[in-house]
Amino acid sequence: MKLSKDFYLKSDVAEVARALLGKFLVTNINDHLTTGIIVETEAYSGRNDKACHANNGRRTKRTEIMFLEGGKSYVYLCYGIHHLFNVTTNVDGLADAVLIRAIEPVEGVEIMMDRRKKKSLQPSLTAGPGSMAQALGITTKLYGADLLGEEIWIEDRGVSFSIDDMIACPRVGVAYAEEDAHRPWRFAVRDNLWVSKSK
DNA sequence: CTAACGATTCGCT
DNA sequence: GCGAATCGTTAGT
Repeated sequence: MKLSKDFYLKSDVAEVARALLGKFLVTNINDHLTTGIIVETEAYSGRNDKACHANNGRRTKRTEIMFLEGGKSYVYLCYGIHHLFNVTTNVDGLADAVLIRAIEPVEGVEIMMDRRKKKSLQPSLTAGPGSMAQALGITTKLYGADLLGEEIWIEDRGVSFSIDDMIACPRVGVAYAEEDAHRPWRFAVRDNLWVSKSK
């Protein structure tokens, strides 16, 4: 069920981002198991993509993990408040990653609601990368975590969407990326309640 | 050492 | 719809 290493080593990060729709993201943190179906992703390429932190060999302490072999967790703090979770992809030396932006809650819903301080089940529980990470208990402690390990991983449970049930559009919040901002590298499940509202 | 800036969210108007 | 919150990373002095 757990996705194998091969899944993460593919060279086309946009294809991996699309393929992640319908997969199950699982965290098991301090014995709290939470799971959701991935319904929204964004691809970031380490070459010729100004939106990517690791663009064109920009190798720093923060981006280091992206340059290693795919299948690791890249978590970083955004706006000093939100922890954003990415899956690293591609082979050693090529720094690609997929931002997971939203999930549909499946297991551990009560735990997620506790973490998010929500009293009722609503899309704001897990729609949007910061909200989703908080619901799953993802913090920068998981920076570099192996996605074949025991704290965080991704499973195929047989759910898949047809190409017509998926949309591709420009990524959110990357206007600074100039000509790369228009790339249709945000993928989402069409008409899914748990996808974040962009703008 | 200093300063600017986010791959966002929430609350208030 | 608008702006504050909040801090690690980054690049430049």
